[in-house]
Amino acid sequence: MKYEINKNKIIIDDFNSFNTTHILECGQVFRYEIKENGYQVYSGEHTAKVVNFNTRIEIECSDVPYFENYFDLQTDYNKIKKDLSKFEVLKNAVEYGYGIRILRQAKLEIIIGFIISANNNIKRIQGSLKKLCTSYGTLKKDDNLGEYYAFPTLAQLSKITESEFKELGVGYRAKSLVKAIHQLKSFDLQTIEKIKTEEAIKKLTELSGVGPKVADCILLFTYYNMEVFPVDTWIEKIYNNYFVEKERITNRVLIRKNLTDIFKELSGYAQQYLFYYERDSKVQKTQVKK
DNA sequence: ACCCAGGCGAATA
DNA sequence: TATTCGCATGGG
Repeated sequence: MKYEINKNKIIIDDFNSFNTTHILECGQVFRYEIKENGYQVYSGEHTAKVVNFNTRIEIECSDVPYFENYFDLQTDYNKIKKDLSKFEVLKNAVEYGYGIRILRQAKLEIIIGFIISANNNIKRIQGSLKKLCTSYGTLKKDDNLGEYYAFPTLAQLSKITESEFKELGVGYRAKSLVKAIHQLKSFDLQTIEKIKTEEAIKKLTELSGVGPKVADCILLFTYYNMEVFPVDTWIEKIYNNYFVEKERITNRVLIRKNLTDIFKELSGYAQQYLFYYERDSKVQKTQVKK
């Protein structure tokens, strides 16, 4: 995608392949806040403010290269959307979330975030993670954006007890978190990106609280692996609404196999457009009622 | 009061 | 090996 850099700002004028709401609210990222005329997003020890103007989008940040990578600005999403639209079943979803981009996020916070995500809802996950950062992360100062909290380092996470995790509202997942953090101290996160997808899933599911679905999310959202298809309650509904003609399927292993057989190396992208389409239209409906 | 939320791990058959 | 069950917590 075409974009310009001006000091501490990344400037984008292609509204068709960068929509901040689509990107941040499609379920891939938990650490962001809605601000006046934009969003502020946090990743690891970094932050950026994304502001919408009539003719352009400005990403204001101290570390420009970090957010060029984070927002996946080198990838051509028009090509991806064109390829995906060849699947009739995806047309509406791609049109609806036309400005989605898959973020290249920080490893540790994706692992922790998606362990918390199990049988949970996005609002509560976001609240728990925010509390985690303000309670245990380092206070940072950005010259232009002010003060904020970094995601805790592994060393900082290691000091958190099970009952302290429960105070963050993570419920029964506290035990898994403590164990997984201990495991991560001797876990090689680098080699994951060099091995085959099935091997990577096998390795990641050794972590406490990481099953097949969370492993898929980790591979998709921090390793940019598009061969995976995380199947949660939303995708299960979508599959039974749009992909089968007769009987419902509830076996998520089978659903995942069938979907990856269809979408192959585009699976991760397809999953995000579908998830956002289905969930956001539901969320919109329930918010209108208020 | 019930059901659901980006499921997982342990118990059971 | 395949299915079932319990689990913390808050919102609709």
